Amino acid sequence: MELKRPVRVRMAPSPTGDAHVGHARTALYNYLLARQNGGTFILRIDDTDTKRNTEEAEAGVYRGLRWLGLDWDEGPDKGGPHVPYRQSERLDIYHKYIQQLLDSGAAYECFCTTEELEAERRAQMAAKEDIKYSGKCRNLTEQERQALRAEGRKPTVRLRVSNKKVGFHDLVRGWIEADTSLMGDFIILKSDGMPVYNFATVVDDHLMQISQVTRGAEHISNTFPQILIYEALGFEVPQFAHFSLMLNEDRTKMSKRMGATFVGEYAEMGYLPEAMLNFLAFLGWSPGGDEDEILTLDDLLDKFSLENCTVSNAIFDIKKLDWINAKWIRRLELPDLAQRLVPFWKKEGFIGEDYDLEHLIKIARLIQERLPRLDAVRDFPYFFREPEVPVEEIQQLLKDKDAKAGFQAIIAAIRDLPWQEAELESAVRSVQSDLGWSNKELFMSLRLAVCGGKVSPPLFPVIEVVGRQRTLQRLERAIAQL
RNA sequence: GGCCCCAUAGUGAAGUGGUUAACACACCAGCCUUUCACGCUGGCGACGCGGGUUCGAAUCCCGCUGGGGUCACCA
Repeated sequence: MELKRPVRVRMAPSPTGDAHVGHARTALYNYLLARQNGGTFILRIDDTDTKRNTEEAEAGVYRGLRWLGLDWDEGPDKGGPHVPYRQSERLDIYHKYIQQLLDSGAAYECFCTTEELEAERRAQMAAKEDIKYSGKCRNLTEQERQALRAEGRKPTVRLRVSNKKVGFHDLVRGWIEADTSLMGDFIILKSDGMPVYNFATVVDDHLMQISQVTRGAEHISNTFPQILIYEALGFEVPQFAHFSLMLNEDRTKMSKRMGATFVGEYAEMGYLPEAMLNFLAFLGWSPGGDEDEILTLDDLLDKFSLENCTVSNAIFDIKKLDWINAKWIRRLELPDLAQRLVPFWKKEGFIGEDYDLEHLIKIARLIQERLPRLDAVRDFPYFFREPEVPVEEIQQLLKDKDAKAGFQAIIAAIRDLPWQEAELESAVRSVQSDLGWSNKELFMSLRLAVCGGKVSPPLFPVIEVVGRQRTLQRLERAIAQL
């Protein structure tokens, strides 16, 4: 990519919800672009829709990006050379440029009411015409405007659009163009004095010296009116790049009802931020060839490029996320894993505020490669809780054997041993021949008694971690119930 | 419906006129093993359709079909 200007990229969410995974990916790509080029990553809050934005949602955006580890250089909370970074605080700036357009005649006031416009649209629809503003207020005289104003009408401001082709070279898609005759004179300032998204965005992107506007493909059609605004204002048009969209399994736009869409939800399910980033990076981009797919942020910094971005939409495949997440979990150092597991163990009620991290690390070692997600700790309750004795299963397994006597013998063999897996294993194996039990009978019945189920990590390491007292207790209890 | 974008296995994707069309996830089978998991080996499975261009098309062009986006005083 040839860059003529210093790289300044931005992510400009509207705070109408929590941080969406789509936001996260856009943020990631922008972040990579900035960091690769010694550029600047800006976070701007596009909150011109006063009816919908909330402070809580803005906090959600921060939380999500921080969790992912994508730090920005300029933003509402950080300041920067172009403060403020919240559009609702930049109104006077927009008004200045609106006035400039009004003065030059590039824009004009429109007094049509919502109802009138609605009626107009319906008529066009019925007549199967293109739906666009008729241009009714285009050539109002000063007197007419006064009269309309006297009626109490509050005007909007529209940009005068002449018929021509507008186009741009998209950094990931190549040349894209459209015909302005289809869009009509569009509103740039609402009657309540708020600028419309497309207008505020253009003014801010210009003032903040954004070099590449990189965003999701849903903005492609916004690019055309935006270019018209750039031109009307006499601003240099930045470069654009539009990423493919992330879709639900049914190929519709990613939505709440098809699964989690917010970054925070994935955090709660026990996905690692590293895995999320890794996964997101590959939705809409590929390094090419058959390279390793487990990449760190540094790897991504090294490999990412707009040229390798994909143009077709991609389905958010949670199975692949699970695989990447499991890989990442297996990569973690044990103390780190244990730390990250703590909130999940707490949530299950397995531990309280007081816990022995050393002991948790031992547990982490046993379950590490069995966790697709951190919240899977719930599948290993027997390190913390006394399991029910699965009487039936044990009896079935040992139907022609004397289970009680067997367990007695085992208890006797291990009771006073140094409590270590190797010792335990050899002791148990030494009673095996006396008992005449098969491997399966021996190990599985023990597992059933100690873990309460047929599935667990390797038996003796588990017994070691469960501890002498609790293990013996569980065996006694099994004997009592058999 | 208009405009715009897109189209390689179920999914993510490599591929830029000549390949047995990679690789990864998922799935299936086997191996390993005291269970599970990990790991390893193998397997299933794709160029949406129709026309061109060309000695030769997944690759270029056109049409169709399909999917998506967008058509607000939302962003």
